[in-house]
Amino acid sequence: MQEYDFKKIEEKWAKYWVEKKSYKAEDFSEKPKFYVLSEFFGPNGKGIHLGHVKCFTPTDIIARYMRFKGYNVLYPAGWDAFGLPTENYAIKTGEQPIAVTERNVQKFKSQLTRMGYSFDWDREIGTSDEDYYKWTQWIFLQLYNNGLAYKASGEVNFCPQCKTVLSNEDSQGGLCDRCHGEVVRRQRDVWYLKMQSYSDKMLEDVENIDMKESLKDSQRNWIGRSVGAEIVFPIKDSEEGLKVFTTRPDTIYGVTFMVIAPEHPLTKSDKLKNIDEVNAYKAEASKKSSIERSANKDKTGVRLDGITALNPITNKEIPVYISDYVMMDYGTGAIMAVPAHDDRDYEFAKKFGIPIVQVIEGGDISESAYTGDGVHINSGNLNNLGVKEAISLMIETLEKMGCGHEMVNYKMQDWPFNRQRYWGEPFPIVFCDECGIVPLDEKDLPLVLPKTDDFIPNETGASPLSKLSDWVNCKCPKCGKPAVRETDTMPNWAGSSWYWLRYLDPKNDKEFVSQDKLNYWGQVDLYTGGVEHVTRHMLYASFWNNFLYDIGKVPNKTAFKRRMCNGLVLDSEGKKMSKSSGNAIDPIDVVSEYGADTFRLHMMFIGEYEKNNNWTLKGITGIKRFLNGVWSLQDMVKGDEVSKEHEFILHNLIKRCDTTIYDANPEHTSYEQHNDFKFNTVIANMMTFMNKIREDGWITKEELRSFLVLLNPFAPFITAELYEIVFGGDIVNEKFPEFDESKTVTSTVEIPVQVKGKRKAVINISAVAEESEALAEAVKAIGISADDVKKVIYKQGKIINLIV
RNA sequence: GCCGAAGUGGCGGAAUGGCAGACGCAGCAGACUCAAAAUCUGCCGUGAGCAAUCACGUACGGGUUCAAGUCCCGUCUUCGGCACCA
Repeated sequence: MQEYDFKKIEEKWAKYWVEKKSYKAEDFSEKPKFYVLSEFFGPNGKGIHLGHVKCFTPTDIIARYMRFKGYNVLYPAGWDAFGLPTENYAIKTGEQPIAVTERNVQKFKSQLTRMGYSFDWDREIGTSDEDYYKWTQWIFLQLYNNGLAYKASGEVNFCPQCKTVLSNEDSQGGLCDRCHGEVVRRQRDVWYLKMQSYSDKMLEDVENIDMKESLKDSQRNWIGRSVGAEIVFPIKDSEEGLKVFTTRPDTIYGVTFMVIAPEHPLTKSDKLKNIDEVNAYKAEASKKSSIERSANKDKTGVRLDGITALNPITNKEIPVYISDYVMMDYGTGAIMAVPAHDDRDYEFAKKFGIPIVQVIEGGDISESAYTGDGVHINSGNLNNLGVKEAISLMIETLEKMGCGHEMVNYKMQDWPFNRQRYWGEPFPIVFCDECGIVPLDEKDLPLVLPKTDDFIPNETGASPLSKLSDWVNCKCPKCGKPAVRETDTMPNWAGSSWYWLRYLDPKNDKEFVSQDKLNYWGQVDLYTGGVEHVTRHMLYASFWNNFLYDIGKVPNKTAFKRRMCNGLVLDSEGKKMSKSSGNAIDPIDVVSEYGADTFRLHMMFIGEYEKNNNWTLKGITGIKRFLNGVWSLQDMVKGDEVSKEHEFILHNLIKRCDTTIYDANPEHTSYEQHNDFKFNTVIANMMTFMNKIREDGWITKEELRSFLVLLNPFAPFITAELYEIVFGGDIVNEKFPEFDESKTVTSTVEIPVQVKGKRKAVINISAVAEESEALAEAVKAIGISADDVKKVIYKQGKIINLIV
């Protein structure tokens, strides 16, 4: 036996698999298909990090396992290449983003290959490739032509550091997703995608994707559907009305004031008498960042002199205030305030000395608002009704009067889709003095991103492309007169909103993907990635897929069947790893020292897939010893004798693999039904198997064959090499062994004898012994008379419990 | 504040309501060695005991059950997400 030289072995096989295209997925096959995908990522200059290893190792294990199980497996990889990290790096160094990307991609590809990931590299895609973004632009055209993309002036999140507009998804918590700097609100020209109109379809996806309830919750929370009513409050001596959204139209009798957001158009009304005071407040509010605005919960505001609203039900006069606790981008930017039953309104009323009128019975409102349930009081025809009935009756009343109607509101906003950056997909849009906004013709795609040396973002917020007058000035595709191009580019998330589809048909230059291939591959069976993408990428993906479904371009409404989110790898103290804190570990160092097989097993062994875990090399010794043992199996092969004990552990190990690596049962469609992804326990069972074999000192050839196949998904290199040495040939042609249920049980078992739940003895007994037999053994073992036993609880093969 | 997840040895972590601590690391003792590494053998939750054994033990307080880490009620702690959403 040669020494276990992981370096030599891993180099040999990594090269072999790429050259042989061992993991090529067949388009169309007799075999059942299985599409497993881990999120692709931006190829930055740093190379892979531990998070990639934690994310890709499990899907690689599953891909290899499913191939052995007879599936036609699609396990592709690619690059989310348009993005700020690359562009920022390019700006810093002056190098072309495209060159930076190419170099980084090569680095990542070689590192992933070194880890032994079994990607089908023939399907590699990159979002910044012309033949890819051609189709991203094509989808944008479909959106535009279907009225789902529009240009408007709006107040949007803007990152002063990155000098670009951001979506709400990109600025969660008021911080830029990229640079983590504070985001400000700015009035700008914005290309919006009408994502809000897809809210309900996206909510259906939330229900249809098989994932953890907590993840579904955060998506539901982000979409933020709430049912209520829109009510128009007339303004005294005016034709105008003040529109509000409320979930509690039943409390309209308790309205004692109204509040509008600082950005609300009513603040520009010519009826307003204290313009200076109001403008001063507006100026103050606009200076605050969204973080400051929400952190400071102290209520401030100014009453609008000269503007009085009228309660449409009671006709009572109501004062109107401006305050920054009302947001312009939710609902109508105005509220009816019911201080008796809303905490924020209560606080505001107390501060400004506004009356508080209780309309729901049940709570004490002397100290705080009462937000609980109860019947209505002081509410005209709603009196004595419960909340639910009162809401329906009030909506009915308002509809009859013509001053309100039922309405659904969403927290999720339309998607601001343009960025003032160079490194992104150009919009296939032209502005013409005659024709207005004109989309390019599909045959003119791709609209290629022009080369330039000056890709630095502009202080004024104009895109770098605007400086390229040769490119900007063009002819209107409609009338042929001089026109200009849109110079903003699409956001980072554009290319990733449909990429899983392109893997099905990555080289197609006629269609974004052929219908045949879409029909064959269908949904992504398993999609894994970071939990942070659940309220970002997953929502965008859901939106685009639903849209493509609606226009008949994809066969499935929901793109992903199942989603799993991996936990983070933190440093040994539980802190996030980063280059700046100096606690980052380079996975390649670990591979060099221990080998990819050991590293993969170690990563899977130290923690659960979904949980965060603290990185440590403590314990990798155990994995090393295990693989050394596996290597020495080649010298322990002996005859064809069978042993019951070996059969028992082997068949139990196969069973364990089948039940805990991946649950492919199509009837299991909810998170609760799955019992898989427990890679650490599978490895523990393999160690137990090895311990037994080493104790006995021998293994049969067929047992070794089975064991190598079981271990191969976890440690592909060493098993491929051993297989070649012992059996000759390539292990990828093997089938996953099947277990025989009858061999997973033993004929006799040791079961505990308990007396009132306390263990008193252990008896050795037939696994299928009758109760009488077990009882006889049990009383003998603990030395009592069978007459003393009042009650017996006997679970065959498990336990016997006596009450004496 | 709201929502969610989790609390088990020195450590990472196992346990369809059925012998808590599988498997691994570390540690201790021993074998091999001039020595070290590697490897092998044994021990390894806490307390008492020479020992067999006994008692206690899964964040805390109750409860259900023949039997609870697991189910129910309450409390505490930690982590994550959202946050003036009308």
